[in-house]
Amino acid sequence: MERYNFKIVEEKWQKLWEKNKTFKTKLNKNKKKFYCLEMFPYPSGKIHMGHVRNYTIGDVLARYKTLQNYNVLHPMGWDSFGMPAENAAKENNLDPKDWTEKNISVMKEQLKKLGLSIDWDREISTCSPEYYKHQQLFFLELFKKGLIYKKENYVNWDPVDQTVLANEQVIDGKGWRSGAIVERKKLSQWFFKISKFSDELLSGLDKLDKWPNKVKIMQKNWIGKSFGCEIDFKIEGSSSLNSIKCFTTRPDTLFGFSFLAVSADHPISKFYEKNIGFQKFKQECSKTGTTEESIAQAEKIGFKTDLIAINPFDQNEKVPVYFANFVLMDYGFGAVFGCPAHDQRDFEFAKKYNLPIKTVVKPRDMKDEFEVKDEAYVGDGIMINSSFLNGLSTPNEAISKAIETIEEKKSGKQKINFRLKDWGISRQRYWGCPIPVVYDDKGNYQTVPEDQLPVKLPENINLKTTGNPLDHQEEWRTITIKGKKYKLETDTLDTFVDSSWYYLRFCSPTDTSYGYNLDEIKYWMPVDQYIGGVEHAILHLLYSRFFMLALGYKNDDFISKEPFEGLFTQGMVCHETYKDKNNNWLSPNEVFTEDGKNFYKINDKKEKVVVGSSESMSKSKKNVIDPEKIIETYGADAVRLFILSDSPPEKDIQWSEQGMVASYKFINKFWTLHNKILEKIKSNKKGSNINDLNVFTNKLIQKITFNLEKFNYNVIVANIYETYNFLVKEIEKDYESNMLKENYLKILILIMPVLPHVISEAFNDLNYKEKLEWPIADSKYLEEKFVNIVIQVNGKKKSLIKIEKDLEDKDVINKIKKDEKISNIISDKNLLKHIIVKNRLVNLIIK
RNA sequence: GCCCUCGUGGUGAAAUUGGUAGACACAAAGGACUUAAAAUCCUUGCCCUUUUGGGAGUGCCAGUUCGAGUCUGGCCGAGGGCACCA
Repeated sequence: MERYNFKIVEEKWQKLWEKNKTFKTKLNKNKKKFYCLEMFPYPSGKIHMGHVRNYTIGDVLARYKTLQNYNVLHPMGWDSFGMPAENAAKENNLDPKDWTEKNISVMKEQLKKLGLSIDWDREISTCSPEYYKHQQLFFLELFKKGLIYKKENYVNWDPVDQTVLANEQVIDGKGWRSGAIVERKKLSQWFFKISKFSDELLSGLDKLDKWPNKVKIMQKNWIGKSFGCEIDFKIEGSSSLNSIKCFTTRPDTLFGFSFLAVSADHPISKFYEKNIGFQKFKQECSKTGTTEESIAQAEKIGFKTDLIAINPFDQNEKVPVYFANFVLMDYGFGAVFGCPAHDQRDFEFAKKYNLPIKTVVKPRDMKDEFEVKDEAYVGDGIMINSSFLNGLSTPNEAISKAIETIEEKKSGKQKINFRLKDWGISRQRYWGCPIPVVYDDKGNYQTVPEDQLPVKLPENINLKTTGNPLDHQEEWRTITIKGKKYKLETDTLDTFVDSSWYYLRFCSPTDTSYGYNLDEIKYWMPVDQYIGGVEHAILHLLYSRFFMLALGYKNDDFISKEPFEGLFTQGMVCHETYKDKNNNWLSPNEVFTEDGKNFYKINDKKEKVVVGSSESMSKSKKNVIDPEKIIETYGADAVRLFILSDSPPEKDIQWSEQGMVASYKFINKFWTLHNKILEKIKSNKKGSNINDLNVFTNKLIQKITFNLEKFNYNVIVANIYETYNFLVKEIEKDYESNMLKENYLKILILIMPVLPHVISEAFNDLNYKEKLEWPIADSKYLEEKFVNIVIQVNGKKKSLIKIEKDLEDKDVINKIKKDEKISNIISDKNLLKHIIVKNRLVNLIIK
């Protein structure tokens, strides 16, 4: 073939791979396994560049591991429950199921056009009853284990999506999907007891040495472990209340105690419900928005009760009890003891209400008297004004002593507190997994019996109702268990539940008996390499880790493993943003370039484009490039090459049409070169045996293997270009055909993971039918007879010479002195000493 | 406010352990081929010098070292996470 036609070649190989089931995998205990998983997509309609990047990175790895003779599991599925389907269906009078299935079939075709090495026989879709049936079984299992409970509490209510959000789904006080300002609402909700595993989730992070540090730190902060103690403060002034419990990390500062503050939602608020002052205060509290800024700037306000709290260290010290707007009900016990001198927040509150500010910690290096004045002192130091704690150093010594004393006095005990709260899983939506729970006519609940699962979603229902559409499905809601009628729960599960265990399902996707097959997961799990966006650092990754712990809880058969041994978080795909003169966004295909300047056309007139910063592709800014069109124009291999080039995979990448064109041209140039090489190989020439190619090939094996292991995929692209640049010159030399062929075959295998279609075709041309195996560098070609020695004078590079390898030091020095440049420099100087780095460098110190 | 990451040409970036800074590519300028264009190929890239050559140089300032993009301390700047968490 003379010219390379990617359309014909790519389609040919994609069909062959499909027909031969090239990427089908089976459990094989004689082979080492490699589970390569990319985060599965939501079937929104079309794939976007982010998917292209994500799945190309994963595919390069999967193909590389396959060539290394691993048994590679590389599956794909669909995270297909969720809001967009429901909204789209509502708008267009469709069934969410039809909308979703149509999108899946479109996106599947698009993914196939990328030439991904996926075992499509393992395809799963979370919205199919065959999938969520098992999820309902898990619900029953976790319910039996006591890991699921129902409680009424304040929830994050998204007024646009009309549903509850988990804490993790509230970003900046706004819903993660709708962007609406989240409201507080009291509702009865189902919860997963994720907080039961706080400690395991935290300590498990230490073992994940193939995870980015960044993600581990984010999870660590999210779990938020604090060491401290709980203190029971005796209360005076109430007939029905003896004490209020607080959590503190600074019991050492108890002698600086000047008020006790509780949350407006604290149980004692029931005594004040009818108090007009309190009502006013509560109203004032609710005015504070939930956004970042409003919270940070919110004034500390309080409502003074008639209660008095007693300092456990000093019975005579009595302080007022306040309700305060800065105390959170769902952390600790919803109550704090205020020490204004050593906590900025307490300091501000004390200033406002004229409460005493008593200094009890003095900075270590301060010799004079010390008193807190303009701001709280929160650093280390020595205890003062604190009776038996005086002179102790804080935090360590003083805190230990304080806790010891509190325990002696039976006023409290040491305690560890976590920030992590239980995972609210109820959603008031139709398009999700039904919660397998029923209620009797008295409102008592029980789980649906196993043999009556799955609870299937009703189809073709009216979605244009207020609130949850399932609330209006009276017929569907009515279910008979053992002859008795019950009403089904209408909340559905948070879609993050669906994705918390899909990696297990891929191991035995068609097993009808259970969600996972023990034999299969024992072989395949954990996922060796998981690849996806960093935006899931907390939500999805923490939930998945929890799910493994929950399934393993009270179940010795289950594998107790972290789900994802390796994690890689890739960066986003960005593009310049364009605006017209009226400040409206322009899409890249409305923009054209003349003399390096950007224009757009309006009514056949040229207008200048306002070019903005490069930002991650999003529909709202119109800076999106449709992968399908790009693949059609340039071919999958060219797109793969470009999306991997330029930037390291973990960083954002700038999409550039010129870069894309360059990759396309490269494929064609490569093919021209390939034909030249092919001719030389076919000529069967007995040329001379030049070693350069052997050396190059074996060095390349080293480089590409190293870069693959380190995810330096952008460097691999550079290695591929280098290879081309080398071969294009080298091919003019007089090589023996066999030697050329031998090296060329190895080089092709090295490039295969990035450019699978062209390389498959190249192997076809060479009539090479044997199994492809990743080459191993031959050390005899890596050892060179000559080496380049850098010559430095006083640490600065002055010259470079080529000499025999492993020369004696004194011979090296003699050779160097003969170098013209060097002899000029050192002739009239004193050579004080020299540093020799064997086979690399000599540094001459002169004066 | 706390925590984390990152600052290298016009641009995206390379540089296994401290040892040739700028690989590879994009863009630009000049040139070759061509009647011309496209395509392709070559050269250049900061400062001084006609050339030879020399010098500065990895955000800034110090330090360690024969030698620092890489290590240490301080500062400046950008990005990300958390956010009244007691």
